[in-house]
Amino acid sequence: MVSRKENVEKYLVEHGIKPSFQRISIMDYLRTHPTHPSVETIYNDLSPRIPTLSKTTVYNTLKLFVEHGAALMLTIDEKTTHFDGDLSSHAHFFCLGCGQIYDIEMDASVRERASESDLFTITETHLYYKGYCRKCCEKSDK
Amino acid sequence: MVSRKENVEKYLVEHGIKPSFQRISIMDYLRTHPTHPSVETIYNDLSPRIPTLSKTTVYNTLKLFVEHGAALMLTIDEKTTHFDGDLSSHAHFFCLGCGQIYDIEMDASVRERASESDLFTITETHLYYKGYCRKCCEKSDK
DNA sequence: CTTTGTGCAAATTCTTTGCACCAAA
DNA sequence: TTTGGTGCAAAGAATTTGCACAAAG
Repeated sequence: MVSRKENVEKYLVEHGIKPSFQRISIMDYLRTHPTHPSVETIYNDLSPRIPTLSKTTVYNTLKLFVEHGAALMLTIDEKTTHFDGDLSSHAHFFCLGCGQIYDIEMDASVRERASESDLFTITETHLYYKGYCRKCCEKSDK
Repeated sequence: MVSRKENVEKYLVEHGIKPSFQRISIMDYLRTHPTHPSVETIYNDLSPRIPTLSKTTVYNTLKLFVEHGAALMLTIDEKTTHFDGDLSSHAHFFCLGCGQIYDIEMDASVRERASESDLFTITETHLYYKGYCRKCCEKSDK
């Protein structure tokens, strides 16, 4: 029987990240809390269990995760940066009222059904692509 | 013959915004610079022509535009907030190399062609919806 | 040892706020 | 007048940096 933390450790190593205690804790938190937490939330929730934890480490660690493709940074909310440990293809819905971020299937029909059934009232759609433009690809082989 | 500024003025009024000199200037800037400028850029570019302009006014004005649906706030770049005066349905591409934001047609085939022709190397896709969730819709009729 | 990670405090940056002055109706 | 817009300076919040100490190999 392999523990959850051991799986997280393996996951980090697979992404080229040395699995320190803090890193495992933060990734474990991300994976067990698919709520798109912010740095603040992660820090506040882990702090009691890891009293020495600093916010700097949370910042450092999340940045590392994103750089290694082990987590996603969501900029859907202009006020707060959120993080997602779920790398599977899915869209996000940001409630302008309560600030909650919900997962939505990428599949169009599911999305429409969610909208039609009044689960969400969608007022804005943002489709963002990120990557490298031709100029930048030519400069260095990214 | 109607001047460009007069058209901008009409546009603001249509969106329920009182057309002050600063507001007209900033909206005119947005419409003549489809480059998704930041507060900083707008301020720096307009400052020489409007020496009394303050950054606070740029912030206030853009916030007003977004609230009245006269402009879009882009959070594609986690470092800087960008603004778009083009309200037509289109996707955005953010170059992780140079930070440039490009417009992309929403139409899937065009997008794929752009990608295939090596105009862009897309590494991330973010589909963001914003609006109100059921709970928030029930609270107040937004 | 030597390298890497952690965490405190300070610095920096971005954005908002409070308030006084100015302009338009 | 009265209301709303502007802009300065200060405050506030989010994030980064510099550096010293701790941990791991």
